[in-house]
Amino acid sequence: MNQTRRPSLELSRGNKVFPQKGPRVTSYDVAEHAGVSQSAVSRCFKPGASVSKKMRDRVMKAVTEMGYQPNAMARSLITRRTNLVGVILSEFTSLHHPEVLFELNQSFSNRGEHILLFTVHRERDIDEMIELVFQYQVDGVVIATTLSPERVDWFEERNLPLVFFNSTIRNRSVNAVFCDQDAGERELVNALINAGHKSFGIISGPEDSLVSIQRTAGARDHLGELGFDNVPVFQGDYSYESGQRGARELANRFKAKLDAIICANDVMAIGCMDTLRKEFSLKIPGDISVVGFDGIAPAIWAGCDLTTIRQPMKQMSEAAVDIIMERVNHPDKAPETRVFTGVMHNGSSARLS
Amino acid sequence: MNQTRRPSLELSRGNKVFPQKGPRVTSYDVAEHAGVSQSAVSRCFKPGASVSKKMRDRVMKAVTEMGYQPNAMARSLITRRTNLVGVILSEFTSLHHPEVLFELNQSFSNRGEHILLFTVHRERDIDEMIELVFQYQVDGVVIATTLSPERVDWFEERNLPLVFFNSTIRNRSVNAVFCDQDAGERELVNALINAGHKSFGIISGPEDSLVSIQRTAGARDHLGELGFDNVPVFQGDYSYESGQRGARELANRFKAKLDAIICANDVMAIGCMDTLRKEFSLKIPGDISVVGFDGIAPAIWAGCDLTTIRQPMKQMSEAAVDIIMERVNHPDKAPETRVFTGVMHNGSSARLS
DNA sequence: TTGTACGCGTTATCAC
DNA sequence: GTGATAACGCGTACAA
Repeated sequence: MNQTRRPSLELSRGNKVFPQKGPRVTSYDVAEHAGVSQSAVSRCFKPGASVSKKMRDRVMKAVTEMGYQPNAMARSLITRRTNLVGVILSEFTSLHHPEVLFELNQSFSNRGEHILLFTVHRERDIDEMIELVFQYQVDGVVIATTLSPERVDWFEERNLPLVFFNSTIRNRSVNAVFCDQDAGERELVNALINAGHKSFGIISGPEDSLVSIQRTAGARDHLGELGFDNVPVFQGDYSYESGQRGARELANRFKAKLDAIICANDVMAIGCMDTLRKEFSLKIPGDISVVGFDGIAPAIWAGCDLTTIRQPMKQMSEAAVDIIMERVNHPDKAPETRVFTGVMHNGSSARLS
Repeated sequence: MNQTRRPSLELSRGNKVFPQKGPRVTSYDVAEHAGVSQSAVSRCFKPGASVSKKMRDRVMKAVTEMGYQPNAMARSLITRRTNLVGVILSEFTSLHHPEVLFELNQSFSNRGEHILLFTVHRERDIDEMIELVFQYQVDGVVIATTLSPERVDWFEERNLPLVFFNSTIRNRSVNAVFCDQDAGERELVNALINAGHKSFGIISGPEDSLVSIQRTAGARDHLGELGFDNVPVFQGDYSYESGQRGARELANRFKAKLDAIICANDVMAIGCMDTLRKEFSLKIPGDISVVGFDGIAPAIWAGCDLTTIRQPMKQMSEAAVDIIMERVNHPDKAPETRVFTGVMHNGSSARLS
């Protein structure tokens, strides 16, 4: 045996100062201990490599004895695969849609990928964050916020798979997975109108949320098509408190003349309901109906039992992961969009025929 | 100039097949483009390195022109710092305490660390997951589940900073951050008894949750000290549905004789309240009081307004991050435990004097 | 201040 | 099937 590099564990390390955590167990150490070459050790960790049973047993014995674990950094330096994916979420998604991250994690985990998590508070932080993600050589990125078209170019130049989650870029061919917000609102509006509701109010989400824009436009447009024009819109920000403010504003302005309030998400719908009940002593759905959108856990609970559209987050996550992994293995695949239809939860917050 | 290795960008790459995503821009490329040495480029990215303004300008110009980003993998291979921390959560924490991850992310982000996320569903998956985390050479690990003492040894042997979040290991000196569950339950019990409640029921969490054990024991013990023995306990699993089952079980067994139900978390408390109201037509807090523990967002909303103990998650997260980073910089620091006291939210789900 | 040379720990490519 | 050797992209003594 004639090892190159690293003549001996002690010698090569004895006179070197390591910044942290003492010496590591490397494949060289294992090789020495097992009396084989370093490449033999490496091969034992490569699935489908040609290595004899005798060799494998011998190596694996040394591996467990020394507690060796391959160094993912060194590996990915040469394989150009990190098995890391970046996930970028807004503060709101992170806090109010934990199931997104949970499901993404599950799906990625099943494919052997791990999540590097980033949460953006201020929209302008996103750029430096993306450069950070890139430094880690992630295999791909799932983003649940908006992104400048320039950044999308940037991803394309680097051939780095990118998929938008419940978001997209207008007039541009990108990978995207989302719930059909328009169809969902259409279904809600139809149900309300069929049940005889005649006057409506809308509580929208923040201006910079594409989802909110689509939901609000969907509700308003379809109401318009059916002859209900000039529907008042209160601009909220997705928060519980803004749902409360919206309820006060609409209830005060239109007194008892409002039949239904359509909210751009569940959290605001719950805030709206609570306030209509507490502060205006209105019966729901007797006096007024409230509908939301999302299908978050608390909205489905018996105490709320909100009428809403449940987004199929699990399927959506699986789809996002699928699109990413497809591009990781075939970098030149064309962009793809997968749209999912939400399922209406027929709660008790709306009087539906 | 006399560059070693990598004689020329095109030559060294032209006849090589790269598995993915085309050639990368490396510090060598930047060096060549700027007409300086590779180490000069490297130095420009090291804070506080001695480099002339002329050099820095020249390098940075080339950097932006070529869109160079340092490779974090290669860097950490040599610095032995990845700026990556592993965060291990249970499914329940992930889904019902999104603020934990959010706050951890914020705090780590401020310290220049990034989160590698792992969620454990089955308790037995945790071992292989930890080995995976280790392969990525994380600087430290925050874990919000239990862990075998052997694994804790394993962390110690490797001198890898580990901190338990709202969890710990019995009879062992480890880094831990948690909310004082016992004190919280004590406060709730005192408040209930002072308000004249005389008969109690408890809905506990899953058996393998240390937090649940502590909360349940805290409530029961303190009730016992005050002369209330043999308090019935229904074993739940933290879920909304188990809160409902607990409500049915306790209400059926003790009819109207129960004054208060103490739940090991908010989600079950909400399930319990909803069911007592809907299925047993009980007024809360008129007929019966319900208290929880956690202070999750939906519990505080007006519709629920649960009386509960709010855990100071932000401070707890900050503390966990602090403990980790302290150990990253000073590996031999002794284990430390930081305990936080929850704040009672005086909601309307309990009649308190 | 700048450049040279080496090593971090692994996989890939060859001979054997 | 196995071992030597060259990358991967970077940080850093050391010499200049």
